[in-house]
Amino acid sequence: MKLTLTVPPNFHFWRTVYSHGWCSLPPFEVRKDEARLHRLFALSSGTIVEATIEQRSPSRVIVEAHQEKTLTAEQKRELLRHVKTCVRLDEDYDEFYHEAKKYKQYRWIPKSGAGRLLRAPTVFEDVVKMICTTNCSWALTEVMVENLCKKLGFKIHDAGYTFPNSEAIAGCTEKFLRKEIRVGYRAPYLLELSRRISKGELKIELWRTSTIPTGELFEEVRSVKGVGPYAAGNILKLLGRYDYLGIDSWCRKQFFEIHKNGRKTSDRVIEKFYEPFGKWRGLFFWLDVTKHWYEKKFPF
DNA sequence: GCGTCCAGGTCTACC
DNA sequence: GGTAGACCTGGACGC
Repeated sequence: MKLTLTVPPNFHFWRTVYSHGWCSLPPFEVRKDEARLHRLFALSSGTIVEATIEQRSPSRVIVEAHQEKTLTAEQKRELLRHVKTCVRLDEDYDEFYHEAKKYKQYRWIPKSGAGRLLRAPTVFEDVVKMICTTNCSWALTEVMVENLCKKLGFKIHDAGYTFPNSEAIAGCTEKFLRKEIRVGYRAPYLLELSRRISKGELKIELWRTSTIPTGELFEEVRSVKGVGPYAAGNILKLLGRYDYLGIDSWCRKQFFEIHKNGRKTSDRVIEKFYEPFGKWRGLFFWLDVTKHWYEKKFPF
């Protein structure tokens, strides 16, 4: 069953998919030979849909649901809502592109359709994954996320696994998370987060539509144990707020190479550098340090 | 093959 | 408010 999404002229599917490492973490899977993005989506009715996504023309994205049963009209709408959320078609980037055009060094951004950062259908998945990126190599992040999906998600024949919901993680022991999922000392953080959500104490899915000032939202995100300045800054970017840089060691190194001839500086210097870009500074920072990715269709 | 060291963010205790 | 040490894992390195 094929569904169509109409996309604006400034949208570029592969620039969005390869905007950061999320596309290589399950349930996302890039099928390079088919030029499609694949993942399972869990709908509110309990139905799990295997879908592939591709851009067929500048104005159309095709979402193909591989289902034996026909989806109801509401299920189709929900699937499309999830896809739009993931590829950021529910956000307006005109203001950002207008801003980028003002700077000679950033005119490549609107031209290439960069700027939309791929995200998960749920805030929960984004936050758990972000905690799994802290204080470890990317290879270890991949191990943790793969274990979460394979050992706690739902399996659909050969299509793969879903990302576990908060109840699935909340029901684990700390020992299981440490030893089987291999999240190490992050285990109590993931447990606390999942249990607070399951009990209804923490409503993180509302963060995407929250209208509170970004500073307050940042503090709320920081209140999750295991989420420090780096993780909170990057979670905010996935919530559509770009006021924080979310600096990590890799970005720091890239910045030094691009702007300081490899010479090290403090984070304060990096923050000062991006201050003139106001509420978009986090996005300009990220696009600056990943600019070289946009030279290839599949940069990694 | 084994042991040691280091990198990678965040938390807690302490000053 | 700033800082040191602990947390845990994988990889690099020396023996």
